[in-house]
Amino acid sequence: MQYWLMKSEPDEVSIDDALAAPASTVAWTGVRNYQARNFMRDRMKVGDGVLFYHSSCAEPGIAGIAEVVSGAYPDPTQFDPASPYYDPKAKQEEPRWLLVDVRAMRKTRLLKIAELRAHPALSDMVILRKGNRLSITPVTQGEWDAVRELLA
DNA sequence: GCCAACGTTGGC
DNA sequence: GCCAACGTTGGC
Repeated sequence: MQYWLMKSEPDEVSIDDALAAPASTVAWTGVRNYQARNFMRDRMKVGDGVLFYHSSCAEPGIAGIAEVVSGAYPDPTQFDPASPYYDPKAKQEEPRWLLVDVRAMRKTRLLKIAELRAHPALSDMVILRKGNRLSITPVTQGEWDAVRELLA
């Protein structure tokens, strides 16, 4: 069992959107970074806990709790010329980009960055490190517990 | 809109 | 395989 923080732009898929989706489940399309892809491919397991994070918006922060509900499989948007995530170099026989299905479990109060920074147990969170841009990052058991406590 | 930080690209 | 140039991310 492992924990993750996954960034989503709420303009595209917010925690509300995910909760409103069939089975509260969304395919995590659009990851175009090899490190993030490799996390999904190599380390994510069904049942892993996910902090659903809103990024690139007016109020960035943790907005909900979710879980991984599938293994990694090819992201169909890489083959779709009409998609903003289209990758002309990706081949059907040899997909470059993968995704997992994520099930939203609940919306939480918004845990803003400033609040995360203020918490000693979260000072090493990858998301808070300077220059961090990774859209999927591992979360330690201690960080997960601290976040759950803040939300309790 | 700014800009620091980082990843990717491509010429050599 | 180096590395400068470029594009993107994402908080502010």
